[in-house]
Amino acid sequence: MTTTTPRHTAAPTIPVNTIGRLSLYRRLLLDLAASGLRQIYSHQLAALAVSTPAQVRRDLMTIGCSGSPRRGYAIEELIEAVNTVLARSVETSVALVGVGNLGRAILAYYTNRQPWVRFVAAFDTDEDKVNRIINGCRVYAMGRAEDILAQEGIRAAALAVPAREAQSVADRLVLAGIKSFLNFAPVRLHVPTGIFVDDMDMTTALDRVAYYAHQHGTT
Amino acid sequence: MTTTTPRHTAAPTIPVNTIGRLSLYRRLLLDLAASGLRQIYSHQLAALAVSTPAQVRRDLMTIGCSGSPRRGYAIEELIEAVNTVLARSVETSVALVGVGNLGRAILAYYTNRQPWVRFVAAFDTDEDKVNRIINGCRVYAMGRAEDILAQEGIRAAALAVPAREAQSVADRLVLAGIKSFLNFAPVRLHVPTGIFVDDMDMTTALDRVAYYAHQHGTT
DNA sequence: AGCTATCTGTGAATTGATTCACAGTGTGAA
DNA sequence: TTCACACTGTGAATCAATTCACAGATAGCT
Repeated sequence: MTTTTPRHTAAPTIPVNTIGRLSLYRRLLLDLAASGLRQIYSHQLAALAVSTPAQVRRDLMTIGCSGSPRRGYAIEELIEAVNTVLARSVETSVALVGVGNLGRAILAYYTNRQPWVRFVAAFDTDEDKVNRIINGCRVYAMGRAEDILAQEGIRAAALAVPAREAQSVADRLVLAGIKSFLNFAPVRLHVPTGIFVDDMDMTTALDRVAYYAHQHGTT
Repeated sequence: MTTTTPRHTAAPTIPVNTIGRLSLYRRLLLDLAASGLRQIYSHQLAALAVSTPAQVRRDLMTIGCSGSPRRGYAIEELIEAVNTVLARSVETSVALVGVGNLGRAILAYYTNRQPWVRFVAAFDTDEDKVNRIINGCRVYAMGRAEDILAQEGIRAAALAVPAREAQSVADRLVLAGIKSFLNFAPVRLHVPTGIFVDDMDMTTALDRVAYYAHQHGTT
């Protein structure tokens, strides 16, 4: 869990869980399309997504897709629809804050994965890291955050700073116009209504996994 | 969210979300105890956890804690109670599978964080990585997985292999006795009932964050 | 010793997400 | 051209999680 687990916001229309599943569907559909398939049934997509046919149909309904009986859904059409909703067909710029081990791993991970989302700037207080370019992303001094975020029109940020700094950094980023956080710090953030936070709390996740490792599988 | 979002299992008693919050409470409580505080009210803990007093009280009730009116809860007692539930006061051994960039970052991240959970073995198919020791964790050839998991009594694993290998690796680990997965691969795993999977799907998480970055804060 | 304000513990209500179940429909077969 | 089947689309039911709301308790004050 990432799931953690995310916090919702004044979610305009589509709930977080649905958005998450749409992201997964898109990945699966791109694979299927690449392997030449054109049509798919809800039960097939459900099997791939480890979900249920009803869930898949409802999700697709939510984004205004429709299939046809006996034929299922047109894969290209679905991808198109998900693209419209998810990345709004625009490339999203994201900033990384905190260029420690974890921050660098995050940059490395996302490089060449989702072309529609790009890390265009990183920030750190450590002067030694400033001006370096990591996976094509330039590191700036934290002092320049407001400038650069505004200049680049960045509205999303990944937070990879130490836990005790997370809240104050988040406050500052909110003032600088960030609307959406990917929070890797193992604390919950206080943010104003309308700001989205997705917690990737690896600490909590490991505790959960450890807990269930001890449960002797009932059922 | 990471949550992703986790999948439940034949959860014996306590739901995943509750376990996640207990982990968070424990961290907060340890901090508070370190700063000399002895008692706390549900509304204070709720503020720290960005939750509600009712939620906190219900969670604490779930693990059999009780406070007293006007005094609140005894912090030491709460920590004790959470420890009993969460790590069962035993150290949990965890394996890492996949020693790429992400795998190494995971090891680095968890080193010296949760003493009650320890990465005792890592596995990779790349012969060059075998026998190295990374953050105190030895890397073994994938071929030795069954042996070592059994020998060390490991029941939990973090999966950091490429997406297309994840399912087959998971199948194999289930046969080798793994009961609980921390899955970093951006796919959902098919596992038998009674096996727990916590998805840390960074791909999905970034898509979610990008989505909400575009939503003009309603409310 | 009694009183009061403020907290806990929890049954019940609510909210939100998922699943059911089935009417409607387009497709491919004959 | 017609038929029957296997699908979709969706209102309603269910299920799980969270929140409300209040009765009961107790610490501290007088």
